[in-house]
Amino acid sequence: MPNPLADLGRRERQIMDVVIRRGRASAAEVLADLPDPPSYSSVRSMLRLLEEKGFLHHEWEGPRHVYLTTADPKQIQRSAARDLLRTFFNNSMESAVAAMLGVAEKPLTDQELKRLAQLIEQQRRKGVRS
Amino acid sequence: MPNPLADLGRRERQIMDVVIRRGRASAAEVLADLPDPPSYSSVRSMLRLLEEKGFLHHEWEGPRHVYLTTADPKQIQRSAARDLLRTFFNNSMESAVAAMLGVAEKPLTDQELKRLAQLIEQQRRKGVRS
DNA sequence: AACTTGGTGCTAGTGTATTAGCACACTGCT
DNA sequence: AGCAGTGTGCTAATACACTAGCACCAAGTT
Repeated sequence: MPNPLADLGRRERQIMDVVIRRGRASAAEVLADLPDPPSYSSVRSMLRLLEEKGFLHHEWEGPRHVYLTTADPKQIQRSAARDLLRTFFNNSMESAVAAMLGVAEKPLTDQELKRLAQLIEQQRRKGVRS
Repeated sequence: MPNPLADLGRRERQIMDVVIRRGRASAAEVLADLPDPPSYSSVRSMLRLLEEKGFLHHEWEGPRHVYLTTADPKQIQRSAARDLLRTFFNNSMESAVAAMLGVAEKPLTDQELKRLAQLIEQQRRKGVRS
């Protein structure tokens, strides 16, 4: 099951990224986050288009629309992770993790490092499965 | 510095992905890896377009062109990692790594787990910086 | 020599992603 | 009442990503 997000144009993808990042977003919020922003009107058209294509759906929030992804966020994350691993890191977990650690904005807290170590350990146990 | 790859259309991106994945690729190789493949001719046109835009350049390999990314692969990886982290995981290293571990094709080898643990440890030392 | 194979350079058509306009509804304010 | 602000629904125009054709060249084969 290839990532359906791969089938999108430039703006379409940018908009999906914003909605994914924010979880839920109105047209105005999407516009605010777009690089090289077009008109408000254009953004709304794209949102409607994406909804028509089945990538988004909307709810009423007070007087306005807010858009959400139709796909489950967890699934989207999984697909994105798989794609990254495959396309940019030749499925090498090590180099992918190394790269991510390399671009972390702030040095990680002890908390986070502990959690990461736990994740690794947890994986080890799963692997052993004696 | 936002990821310049974000400025690409659907096919453009698909093609860049193939070239990135393979490191170097001829038109025929790109075509072979494209989903919903267009004509050979189309692929060559896109490759030329991407070259004109400055994303790719080509060398002669025997009788044919092979295309490479102009940007440094390491840089591309860093950008991709940063984007993934930011767009899909709200900059949470933990959930990103967890997701990646979750989509690993095969359970990791002891070797790999060891390396990952080392990466974490290494990061810890860097952070302490007493 | 003629023909096939597999490449390049260049040019043109098409679709659709992307843009933006306009009419109308609702709310709050002076 | 009238007006400004902010939203929607719908429609139309444009740009450019995307597609594909054709002429030509070089190497290998029969």
